[in-house]
Amino acid sequence: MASVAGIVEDNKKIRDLIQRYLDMQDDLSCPVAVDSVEEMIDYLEEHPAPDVILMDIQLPGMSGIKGIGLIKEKYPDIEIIMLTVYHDSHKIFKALRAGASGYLLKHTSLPEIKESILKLLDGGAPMSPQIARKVITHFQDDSAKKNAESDLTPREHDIVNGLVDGLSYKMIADRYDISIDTVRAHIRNIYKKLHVNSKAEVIAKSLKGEI
Amino acid sequence: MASVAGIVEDNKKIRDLIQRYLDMQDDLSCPVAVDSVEEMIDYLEEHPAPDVILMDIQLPGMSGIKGIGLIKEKYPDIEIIMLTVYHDSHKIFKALRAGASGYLLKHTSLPEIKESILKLLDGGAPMSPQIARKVITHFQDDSAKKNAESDLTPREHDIVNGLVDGLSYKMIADRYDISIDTVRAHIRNIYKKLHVNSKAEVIAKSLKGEI
DNA sequence: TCGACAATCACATGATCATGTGAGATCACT
DNA sequence: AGTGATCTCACATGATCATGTGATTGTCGA
Repeated sequence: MASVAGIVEDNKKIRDLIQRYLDMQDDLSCPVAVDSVEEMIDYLEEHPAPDVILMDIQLPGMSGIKGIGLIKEKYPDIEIIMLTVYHDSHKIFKALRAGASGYLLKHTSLPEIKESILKLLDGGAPMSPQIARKVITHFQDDSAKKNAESDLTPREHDIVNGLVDGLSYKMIADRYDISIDTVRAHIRNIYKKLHVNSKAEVIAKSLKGEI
Repeated sequence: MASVAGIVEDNKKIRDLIQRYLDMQDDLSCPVAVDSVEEMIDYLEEHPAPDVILMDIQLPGMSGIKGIGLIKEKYPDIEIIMLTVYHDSHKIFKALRAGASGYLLKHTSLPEIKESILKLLDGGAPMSPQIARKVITHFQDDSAKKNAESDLTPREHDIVNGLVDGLSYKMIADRYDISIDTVRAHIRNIYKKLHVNSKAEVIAKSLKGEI
């Protein structure tokens, strides 16, 4: 069954180009291409919802980012791909947080746009490589702050993993085929190294990436 | 000028296949393909550094994630692409935080791997669509977690927060000025709702964003 | 007004944990 | 040969937790 796409883009040339291209595909149709979020919302109230909407950020009237929120709120099943010239981190993250499932730069070729739509509907998340790079860098900055190294031995790491999995001493002992007293001994040492004194704190530290 | 790639992968078949494919490209060479991080580090000490290294996570000896850290520390200019079967969020984010610049699943085709290397060296960041999806979802969860539905009542959330802070029942009772038996009662209900039966599991769920 | 649910508290018991003390085995490095 | 780190195991005790079985109060909506 052909999937249905919609477009919100204020540049008529680009809008028409994409719409015509998508609409001529066997596995896609594109019955709606408008130049503002407001028009798209009007359209959605009177027509069946498309599977995916390509959306610009810079638009007359409501911004595309605000539009994501509105549309996702009323029609959570519609997937939204941002298609824009902006590649600054601020706008990218705002769009993703608002609910966009993909983020393509405007120089993306028509066949790539088509591929992106299909990938998205197949459970993927299309991103231009430059965008992906920024997203990843963001991750790395996030955690490079707290680089608390902890010197746990391999065996101690095993034990920590057991704790994180919610296992009791006995279950950990069984998993690694050692005595429960050995588990106790390891945990004692782990507590000393991490300066904690409960399973809970170890699990918390581990899941916060501090181990 | 042809770019230089290296491979760390313990499955000889896969390793050889990728190496031969990359090495036969005009714009790439792949002079080194080893089956452990340790060997790659030895290699790096005696040869010019490659531009990019493809790395598995599950390896004999040191894990690929630890390997990322070591290699990026000594050779920060080497780009690293994870190439693995793991698609659970935990491993993905750990790898990205450790310094990986791309993350591909192992079913990626040889031409796609090549494309990914070239894109990476061109400033992009290759990710399998499924991976990109998880990364994006992570963003969305981050900001909209207040609304994340969990049948827990406000008071029960308080108790969970206490647990996450590593408090004992008594300390939680003091913090909220209620009886320890009330804390017990709440925790009983929380366990029922979350289908768990230990503090550890509640903390894990909470920190994983599942509450 | 009646039921559903949230929040509070109590008593009880067996399981699990935290901690102390001690010790043998292996391996690496000096 | 000796030192140190790691991993292993044992015994013991008081603290904390998990779970069962109650009960009272207040709020909210049917």
